[in-house]
Amino acid sequence: MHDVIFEEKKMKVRVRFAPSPTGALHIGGLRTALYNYLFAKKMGGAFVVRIEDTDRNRMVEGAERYIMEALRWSGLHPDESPEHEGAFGPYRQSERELVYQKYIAELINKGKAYFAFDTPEDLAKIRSEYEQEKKTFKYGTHNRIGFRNSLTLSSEATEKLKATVPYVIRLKIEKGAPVKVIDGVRGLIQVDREEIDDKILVKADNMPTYHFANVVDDHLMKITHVIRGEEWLPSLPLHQLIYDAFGWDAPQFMHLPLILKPEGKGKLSKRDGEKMGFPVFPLAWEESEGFKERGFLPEALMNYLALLGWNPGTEEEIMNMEKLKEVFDAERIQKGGAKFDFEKARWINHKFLASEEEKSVLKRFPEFFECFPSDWSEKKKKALYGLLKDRLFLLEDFKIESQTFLKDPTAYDLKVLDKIRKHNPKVIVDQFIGYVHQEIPPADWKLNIQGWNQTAGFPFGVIMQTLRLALVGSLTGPDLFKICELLGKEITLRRLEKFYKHLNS
RNA sequence: GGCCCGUUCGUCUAUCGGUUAGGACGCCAGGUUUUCAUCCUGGAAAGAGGGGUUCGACUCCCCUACGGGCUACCA
Repeated sequence: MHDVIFEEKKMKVRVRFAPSPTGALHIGGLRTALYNYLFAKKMGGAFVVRIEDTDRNRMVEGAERYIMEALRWSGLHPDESPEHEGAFGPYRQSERELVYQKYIAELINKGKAYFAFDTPEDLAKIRSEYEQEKKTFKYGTHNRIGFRNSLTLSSEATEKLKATVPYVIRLKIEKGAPVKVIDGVRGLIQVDREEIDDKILVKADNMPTYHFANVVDDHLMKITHVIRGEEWLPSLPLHQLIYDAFGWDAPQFMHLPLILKPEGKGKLSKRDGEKMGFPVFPLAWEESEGFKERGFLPEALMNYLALLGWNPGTEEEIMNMEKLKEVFDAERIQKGGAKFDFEKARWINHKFLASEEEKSVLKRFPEFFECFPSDWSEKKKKALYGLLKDRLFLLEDFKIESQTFLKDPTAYDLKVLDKIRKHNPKVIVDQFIGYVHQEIPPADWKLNIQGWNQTAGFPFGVIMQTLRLALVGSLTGPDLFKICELLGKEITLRRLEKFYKHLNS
């Protein structure tokens, strides 16, 4: 039905990601950026980043830098952005004031927009009156003649007011047939014109609103496809009307479903992450750790995010960025919102960790390997990581998993100790100490021990449990002989002897 | 309240009128592993409800329910 949307265009595909620097980018925004990026790359087009900072009150120091840094970390490299501009700059809306002034003048001259002098207080009052009657106030065709604006005032009066009081500029919406727009994800959407009000295009501070700046910039920057969050769907008809007012062709639109809370209802929020112990930001922001700090590989996060609201149509799930670029297909974007599932995100990260070369991980994410003793060789570091990597879901797990090797056990699992005590573990430990004195037991030492044990008669499990307890304090961890090998002769003996003493006490 | 959008296992999803409704995470069981984890095998687990249309509906239409978004001189 809406296949038309995806027809090959002669124009080069250009998409944009247009965040507001009002805080950290969260994963919903990051996913929007990812889909834009993938779509652009799949179509051989350009990925543009534009900063939408028209609301000075909400600007947050450092937010723009954060957003750009987060995109960089994620591997979503813009072709054009405030950092390296293309032919359509500036890429920050606050620097485009003159542009908006020019285009709003055009709309006024065409009679498509008008000045309005109502104060925010006046409007708020009317709104609350409407609300009491359970109605929604709309400033539009049916009532705008009741207000002070350039449609009701003489041109002299208008000019006079303009010189003395703050004013806004509104879009003049005419009566007519319902507005029809096509969303690439959902299909045809129709709205009566009476439902849309004469939205403010330029605010009293002379800055454009989102709606106006957005349309002007998308047009000027030759954006062909607008991929954005579903929260914009209700204003799509308004945007269409603005394009119409200019006589411009609108780009094609795709509205992405929202990312929802893992439990309960509603949009995913920062609080959910705090409550349930998972990040919602790519990088740390204020008090919150990001996916990066928790030990996600960026490509794993991108893989998970890609799958949250889209699928390749095959059963393949683990895909790196190259693969995603290759198989991304906007037609397979989901309509309904998707709950965020941290467990699955972890599992995908685990898969990436398992498939990446040891030395590459060590090199890429040194911040997770600071716990290595300074005298360890690269080879030894690699060996330990290699031994542990199957156990890791997040890189941050390494710190805990590696403790076994870096610190002698300070306590022994009492349950296990009780169980093996009746088997006289001292003999086992003593015997093993003898072996270690000669050399670190080889991996096939298991055979030797069985030979030796023919006379001693210990259950094999007991032997292994005893040694494991002696060396790491509990029954967890990788292969015992590999542990010995990594620990080295000296530390292995030290731990065995400590345990021996413990048994005597 | 009004407008718009949505609804398949607990979760992410496949299915584009005819399937034993498939896969993945998680969960459970078994196997491998001296142990835990990894890994392998198997299992339980779903079409919100009601009307149509049709020889036949998860799939198309309508209604209801539920959920979400928007309703600012915020984006």
